[in-house]
Amino acid sequence: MENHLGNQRYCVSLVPIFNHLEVEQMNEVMQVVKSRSFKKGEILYHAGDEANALHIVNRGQVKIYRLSESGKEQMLRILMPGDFTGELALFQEGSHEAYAEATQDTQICMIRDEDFQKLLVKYPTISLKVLEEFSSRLDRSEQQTTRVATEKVETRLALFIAELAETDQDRVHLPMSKKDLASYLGTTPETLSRRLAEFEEEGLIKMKGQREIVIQDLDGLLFI
Amino acid sequence: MENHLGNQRYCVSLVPIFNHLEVEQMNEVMQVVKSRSFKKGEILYHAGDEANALHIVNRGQVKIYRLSESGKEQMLRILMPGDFTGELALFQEGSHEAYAEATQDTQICMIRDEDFQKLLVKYPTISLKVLEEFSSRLDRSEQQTTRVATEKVETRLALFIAELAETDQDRVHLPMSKKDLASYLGTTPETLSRRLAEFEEEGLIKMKGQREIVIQDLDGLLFI
DNA sequence: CGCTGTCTTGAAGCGTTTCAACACAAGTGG
DNA sequence: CCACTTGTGTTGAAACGCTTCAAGACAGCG
Repeated sequence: MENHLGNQRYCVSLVPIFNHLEVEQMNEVMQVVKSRSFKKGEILYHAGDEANALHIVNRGQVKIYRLSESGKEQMLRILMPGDFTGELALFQEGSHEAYAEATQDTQICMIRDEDFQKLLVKYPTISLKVLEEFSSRLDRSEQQTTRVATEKVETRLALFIAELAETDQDRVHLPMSKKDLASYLGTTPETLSRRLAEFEEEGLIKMKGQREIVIQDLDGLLFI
Repeated sequence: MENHLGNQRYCVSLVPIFNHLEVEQMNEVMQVVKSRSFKKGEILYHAGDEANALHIVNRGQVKIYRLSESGKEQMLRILMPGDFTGELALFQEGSHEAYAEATQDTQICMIRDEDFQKLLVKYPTISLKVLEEFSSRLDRSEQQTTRVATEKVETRLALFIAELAETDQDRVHLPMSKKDLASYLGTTPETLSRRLAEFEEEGLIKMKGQREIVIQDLDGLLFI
């Protein structure tokens, strides 16, 4: 039990929206946090579910996706430890528009809607942090719309790899399956496979297994 | 001058994020609001400009767009009176990612960054309203990404018209030029023109001038 | 009225999707 | 640990939808 609570504290203090709080305030947050585990493949929430909690990833990985009007799956983002979700629907009355699914065995810290709203009003600085997070997420979303609408797959893929390289150095790790990456980039697995093969033929990258890419010519990728 | 201040009050009280405030608090907001006018075609801010103010549209219309990596223009949204912008960059340190341009003669109410942040901390309920607004904007942006990535132009256009019809009844008014609409939908003016002509041949709609559409078969549009 | 930008229409070319077949990897149960 | 099953990834060929370029029609604005 000691260990369990230790995990929760670790979880909450990981999250950018809380990590500026004093120890005392943090303890207050801790009291409304509940822990929950999901196995790989389990769904945290469906589109249409009533939104009633903020979900913070402690261990594992979660993917957020939508279904389009015609029923196709659209990957939106991957949550790593410290990332959170569920907020979207908290502030509009209503239900989730997206699906959240654990892609590995995952541990989540949850804060109920009412508790979170109380925290926001009591500590306005939390709101500012959430606003920051929303801003950058909106920014990335609009950038993604722009890319899918105006660039071809080759370019979208090159930019995606180059951005991974900014944090991962020149051996980058794909955070998702190629199937999901195809969906994220707004294309099909077949086209993704062909474009990656092209990059390899041109000597721009080299695949090591299914999820590792060695970048051999970053400038070449960006000049596409 | 009396008239000028009257306009400003009207402007601020229009905005959903402020309209729950008491008269007294509203007066406090009024003191930090500055008015500014833009002629049709003038730019409110460029991508790369430092973000230093919240812009609220009082009269007129503003379009928000991005440039993609390859230099193409991507329409993101249209601001009508009561809508606001400029917030994105306020919460991240840094600069605007998008362009804001007046598409008609427009009057804007501005609140400087520092003043707005003070208001947010003093009246936490304003934050909740801004979070609501961000939530729904993020929701729409992710929906747009999904549509551009998974639906064909025909479907995206049909959905766009159908959604206009929800507010406008069965004679809808396009809020922007067809050139901009093409960009918004992630296609070219040529393709947009062809798809609209198709809808007209099939008896689904009827164009009246360049910006008015009479919807003749809404169900037909949605079953595409 | 004439200019400028927007809109339309046609024809050709291109990138992407689709379908199908096969290779491969991961996970399960004997 | 191997065989089996299931899902993921690859490769080819054909079809499709969209973009591009070009030319002309139309609308808006000084």
